[in-house]
Amino acid sequence: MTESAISAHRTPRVRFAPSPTGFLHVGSARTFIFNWLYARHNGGTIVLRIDDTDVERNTEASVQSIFEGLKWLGLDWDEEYKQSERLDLHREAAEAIFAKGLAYRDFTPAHVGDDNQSSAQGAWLCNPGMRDLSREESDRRAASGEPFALRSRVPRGEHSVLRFTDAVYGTQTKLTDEVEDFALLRSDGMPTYHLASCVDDAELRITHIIRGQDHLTNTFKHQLIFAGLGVEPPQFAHLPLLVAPDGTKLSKRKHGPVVSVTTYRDAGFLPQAYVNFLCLLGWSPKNDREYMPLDELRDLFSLEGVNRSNAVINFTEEEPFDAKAVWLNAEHIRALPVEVLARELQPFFERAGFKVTPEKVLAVTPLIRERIKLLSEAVSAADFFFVDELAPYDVAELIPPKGGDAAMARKVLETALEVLAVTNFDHDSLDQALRGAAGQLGLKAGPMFQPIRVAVCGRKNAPPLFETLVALGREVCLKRIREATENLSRIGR
RNA sequence: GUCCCCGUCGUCUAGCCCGGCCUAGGACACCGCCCUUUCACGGCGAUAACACGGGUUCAAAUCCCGUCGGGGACGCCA
Repeated sequence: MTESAISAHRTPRVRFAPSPTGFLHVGSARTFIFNWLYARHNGGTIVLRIDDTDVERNTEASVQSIFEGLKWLGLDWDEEYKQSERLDLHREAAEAIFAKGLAYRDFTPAHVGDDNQSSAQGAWLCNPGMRDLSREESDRRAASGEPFALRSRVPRGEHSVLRFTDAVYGTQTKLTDEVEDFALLRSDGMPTYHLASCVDDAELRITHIIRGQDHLTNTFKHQLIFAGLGVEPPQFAHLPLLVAPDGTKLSKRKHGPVVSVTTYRDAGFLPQAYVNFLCLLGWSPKNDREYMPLDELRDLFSLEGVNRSNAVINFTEEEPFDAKAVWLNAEHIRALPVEVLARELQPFFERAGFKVTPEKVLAVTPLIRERIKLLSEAVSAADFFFVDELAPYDVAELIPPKGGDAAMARKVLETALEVLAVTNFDHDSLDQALRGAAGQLGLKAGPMFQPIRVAVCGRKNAPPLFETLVALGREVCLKRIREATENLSRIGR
């Protein structure tokens, strides 16, 4: 029976284990999403574990910002742990491994600074002498209080092979001779990532570890730890990395705020669109589906659909968001019921300083929902609905296209003033009345509508005219058209 | 340096495991046309890729070898 056949019989328990050293990273978000999808698809459990054993770098602010990102994504989890609260477990495990002779004390002073052990002449394997220290001497030095790190005693010269089958990358093998004696415990007694992670995975009965491919080679060490613990290792599934357009791993330092989840939130992405986008990076349902709501993603997800090559997330200085993410966001925006979209838009208008009531937003939403790709764009797409005074605009735009002149613009606006004063403010009445007026002036729809549109919106590109007039109301429309005629005469001749 | 992984349109990908249906499919972006009162939506169309070189085979994007290119790991960080 293969490993995957065995694990298929277990209800999956997966975990997402971010370390709180900054905001929630795009790559982490995708790892979380894939874990969530896998768990929910298979009726399993998802564990959130904060891997905070690095006291130097972990901050409470970072924990908060990770939760903030997770909350926005809107995906839930079932259990929650903090690694720092499980230190006893880790130390006991280290003890047990040491007792079995699978680890040894290394009294070499801790490395400081950046002198890299593994540069020019191949990989560093161990600190000479320490591995072979007699038990007596080791005990004596430890008893005298000399600090030491606990290192794994990786088999040497036996030609033993480490092997595991990754659900994505297939069978992986490596000679133990090529694995260094990695640390289990630091000289301050704290567990390292490798130890803490494996001990917790074992203790929490994690069945599937779905994580970034940057851990693929670390997995051999983890095999060793699980063996030392005397437990069957979980199934591993490594995900291809998300990389920047330059091909390198996304980093906060190098690539800036585009690697933070909250940047997308603030720019007006819908979480479901963002999740959809991230899923398409390194995974495919293989049926040409692109736009997918969460339910569909969950139903379709499988590890077999995960591919092995890194995925570029496209962004530039000018266009900070991947065009496909933006397109998907527009798709999700259009898929939203108007009331729901209106509620999403409300805070963006408020933040822009507009006086908005839910009713007004609800009236405006259908007019802009096909015109925005990001929620934040609603502000510039619909500003004229909310401001008291239109911002100054180019008066020349009032002049009808295709050979119109100022006199024609004036005529159109004066006619509009008369018509709008007496016409019912509903779509059909307005349509009929304004088209009729155009006919009498001998004008086509275009030349008739543009001056009016510019007068009430302050720009040429705007939502359909009649709906816009209705949303604006008679009073505002008349006022703005009157102002437009005045502007026209001021520069008219 | 050592080890590991990857390499299909500009980008995300399907096809690769189980060679022929691939004159390589879809999507985004870009360009053009149509719809239309503007913008947008929508519809239609165009451009665009199997990294390279050797094999194996009647037949290779698909199998094998090599080269090149890219990425990752190698820490008492995670």
